[in-house]
Amino acid sequence: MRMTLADALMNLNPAQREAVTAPPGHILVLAGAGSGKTRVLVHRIAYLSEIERVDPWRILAVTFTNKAASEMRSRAESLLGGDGRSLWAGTFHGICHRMLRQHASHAGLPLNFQVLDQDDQLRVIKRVMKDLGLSDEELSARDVAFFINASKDEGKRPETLDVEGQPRRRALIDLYAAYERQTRSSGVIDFAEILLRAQEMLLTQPQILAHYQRRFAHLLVDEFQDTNTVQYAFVRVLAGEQAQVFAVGDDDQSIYGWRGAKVENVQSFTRDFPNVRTVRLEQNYRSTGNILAAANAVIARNTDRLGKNLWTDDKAGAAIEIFAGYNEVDEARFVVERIKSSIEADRRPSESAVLYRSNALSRLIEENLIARQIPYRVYGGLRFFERAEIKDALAYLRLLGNPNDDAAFERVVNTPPRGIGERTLETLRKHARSHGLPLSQAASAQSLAAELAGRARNALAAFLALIETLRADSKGQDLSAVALLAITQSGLREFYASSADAKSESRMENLDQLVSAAESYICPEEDSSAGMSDLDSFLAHAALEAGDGEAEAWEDCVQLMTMHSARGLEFPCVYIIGLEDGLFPSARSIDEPGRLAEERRLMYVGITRARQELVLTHAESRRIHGQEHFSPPSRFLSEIPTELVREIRPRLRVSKAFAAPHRMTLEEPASRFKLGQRLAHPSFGVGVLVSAMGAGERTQLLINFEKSGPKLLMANVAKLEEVA
DNA sequence: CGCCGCAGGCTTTTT
DNA sequence: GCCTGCGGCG
Repeated sequence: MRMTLADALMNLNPAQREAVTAPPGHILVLAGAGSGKTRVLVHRIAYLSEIERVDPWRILAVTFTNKAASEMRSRAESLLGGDGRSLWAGTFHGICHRMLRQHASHAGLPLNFQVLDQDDQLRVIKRVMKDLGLSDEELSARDVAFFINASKDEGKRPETLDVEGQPRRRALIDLYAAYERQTRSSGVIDFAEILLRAQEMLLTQPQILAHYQRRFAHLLVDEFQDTNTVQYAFVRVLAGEQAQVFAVGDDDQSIYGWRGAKVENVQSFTRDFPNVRTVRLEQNYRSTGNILAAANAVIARNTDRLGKNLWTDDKAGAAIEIFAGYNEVDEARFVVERIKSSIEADRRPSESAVLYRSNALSRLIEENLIARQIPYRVYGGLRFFERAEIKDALAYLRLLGNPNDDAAFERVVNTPPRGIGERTLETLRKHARSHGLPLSQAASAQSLAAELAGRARNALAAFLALIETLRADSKGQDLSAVALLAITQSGLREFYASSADAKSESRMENLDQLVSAAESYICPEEDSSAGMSDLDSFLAHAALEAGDGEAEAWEDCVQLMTMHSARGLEFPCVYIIGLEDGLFPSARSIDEPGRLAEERRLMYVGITRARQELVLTHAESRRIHGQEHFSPPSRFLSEIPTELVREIRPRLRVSKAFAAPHRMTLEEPASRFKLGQRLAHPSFGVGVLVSAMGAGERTQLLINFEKSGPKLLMANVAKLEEVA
């Protein structure tokens, strides 16, 4: 039975209802964690459609991830029925990409332009740096990529950037310009370019802007705190004077500042748009009282918040557990043991999530889960369309659609190996550059032949012939047949089939999966109407939606992920590991108040993922990159009021937090010293006694020296003195 | 040209 | 500790 909208509205709380049924005008919804944000967005769409009688076709709903977009779409469809289908819901990139396809020539793009992903972009940048002789140690390709992307996110072109008298900056701007020339001539655009180009198109093509402004009466933007400068400008220009903007976000969950997101946009919104009505969603439906109180206490340390106080009707619930491990092994063992007993006590594996600051921390947890045969899933890592073999196959397909795509050409010209080496390629590149030609055109030029040795010439000709044959054979074939041709005729499949490498089997499987993916791919109506072939559409899909991570989502398994990727999710039991200063907050953020505040918001995100149980762990010593580190517990731990906390293994009170020991024979402290005590050594200086091993004469002391780091010393040999 | 071995590097991530 | 990328050698 389909619920009527009236019923649905009755089920909302007053704040939610206020947002959903707000009269015409701009709305800012400040939605706290677990306050029913998506629900409000979806109901707003239904309300506009059914009560305000707005045709769903005139509503644009924008999100950041494909997952969020498809969830919004399907929930809207279930509320609206068939009408929901005409709603335009997508990511910023998806929407801008669609506009560019629709008006490619007005955007200065070839009809068959392709999208470069991060990996492709980095390759192009390396190429450009080499060409300019700028592949210095001073400037890494990653730095350059960061600079270019950050500039584009800010809406800046090379000519609008100021050198500011800095040589390094001069070099970066020059590289940006050279990179632009290269991508333009190849007919490819990177992710940041999709947004910037669309934005520029709206600004320079009044008739196109007018077209979209006439169409869209309502813009709904999710995760508004994540918008960067260009995205904000895009919303502004598209809204114009006529459309109403419904912006939903949470400044306390802004965790993407490092990639250009501007929390300030949330404040700017109330300034730049007239008469914005602000609604706060402060009732949390997710977490117990204790968990929420902890989250509130932590985030309260941040200044410059828009201010919100989350509350809940729920009971206080269990205390928050804090576990102090001796080292990371100890920590992992504890976490997995606790998960195991919760499973034995009837929790399903999928009800537990282990969250961490950086991916490297998942390994030990994984090992322990495997050892105890508990199923798990790690989010993140390489996604389907990002795998090397898949990208190789896609590069062949890209060359079919656009022979000028140099990035694709470079990728597969010698993959699998066919005797076209660096020397040959260098000659080819030089030729291409001096004649202003794309690589594939230069490769077929008569004038090049003279410069190449016979063998190289033949190999190159064979490659060109291969692409030509492929193109001819795929005429009139359907997508999956073309994909199959590409991986067989190119020799890619054979290459992996005959490879002894352990990974080659899974590579073959992936290639086969690519064919199945092509088989089941349905070209969206709007793509074909924009004049895209099935192949172009498929390639765009591969670039814009790189596919899911490893395991199947439906499997009942423990969830492992970073706190960044956990935002928006919730779990009955949450474990946050690696809570040490230097790890979380990260050492790179600790000294900068702005960045520290973002780390704290990340902690807030982590805490608020938990519904019933929250377990926080840290280790006194941890191997990071093969090096032993002794870090104090995260400052965020001490920001949680002690009355909410139960320490699982109470730590000794010691002068310096990071000296806290345990697990050794505490009754009989090592010789004359006490753990946690400050000691002086003639050559190493002052340090803290962290741990002791062995007994009697062979007692060894682990002392963490302030200047020279941890050292293991014999207790009865080392000349140690107590320090007051 | 291609393979192998070693050195260096390394938050977070979507599109 | 693990992966990538580069350089040297066969």
